[in-house]
Amino acid sequence: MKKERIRELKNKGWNIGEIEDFLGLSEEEMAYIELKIKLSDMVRELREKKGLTQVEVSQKLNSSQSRISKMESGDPSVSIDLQIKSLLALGATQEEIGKWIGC
Amino acid sequence: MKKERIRELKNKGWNIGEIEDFLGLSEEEMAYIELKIKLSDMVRELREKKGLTQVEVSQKLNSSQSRISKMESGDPSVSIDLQIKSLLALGATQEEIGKWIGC
DNA sequence: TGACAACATGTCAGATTTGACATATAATGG
DNA sequence: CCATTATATGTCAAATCTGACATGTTGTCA
Repeated sequence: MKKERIRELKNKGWNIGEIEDFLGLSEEEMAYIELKIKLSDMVRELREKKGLTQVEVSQKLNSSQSRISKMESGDPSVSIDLQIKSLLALGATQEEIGKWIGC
Repeated sequence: MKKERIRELKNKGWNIGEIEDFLGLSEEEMAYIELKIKLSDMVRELREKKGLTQVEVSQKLNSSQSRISKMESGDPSVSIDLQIKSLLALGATQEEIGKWIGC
């Protein structure tokens, strides 16, 4: 939970509420972002484990390479919905997703 | 995984792809819907456990009572994103969410 | 070096989701 | 029975997310 991390997130387009500094982030807001990043990492790991390219995954989803890229980097323009759909398309089970989220 | 359940979902506005009958639902589509329903149930249980009304939860979220209601019934117009945000606003931890999703 | 493949970043019109509101339907107590 | 409170259902303009596309960057192999 370093300032560095926050700065990094802000640079990626995150701008929680109107708040500008670290102290303004509520527990929930942080938890939400952390969860999204967890799912991002899971998508990337699962994809790479399967030896697939972003283009190949995007085709399974009727999406596009750029969206998969943004998804894997935790971009704020990508919903958790899409992350979940991607994980399921990659063959993840609910149990696996649950375990990953639970840390 | 009964036909009855599918019919029930269809009546709630679910219309997966263009497919009209049970056999047309892919594994992923079913898993996605099941996950959404799991989260719906978790929101309702947690809210009731805390003795809160839908109006009270909606205020925590800057949302509205009608949206909370739809959320708890797994309405297709409500995103998993909003469900997750609700759970976090109700004080759920990532661990709890993960455990719930994992069944 | 250059060609190629995989991934990242930026933009935007169209699609989906949102809060808000009106209104309907329970459920409870008097 | 009538209030009152909680929840459900329907609608819609505004906000957000999406796929598509262009283009930039990085890594690798010859």
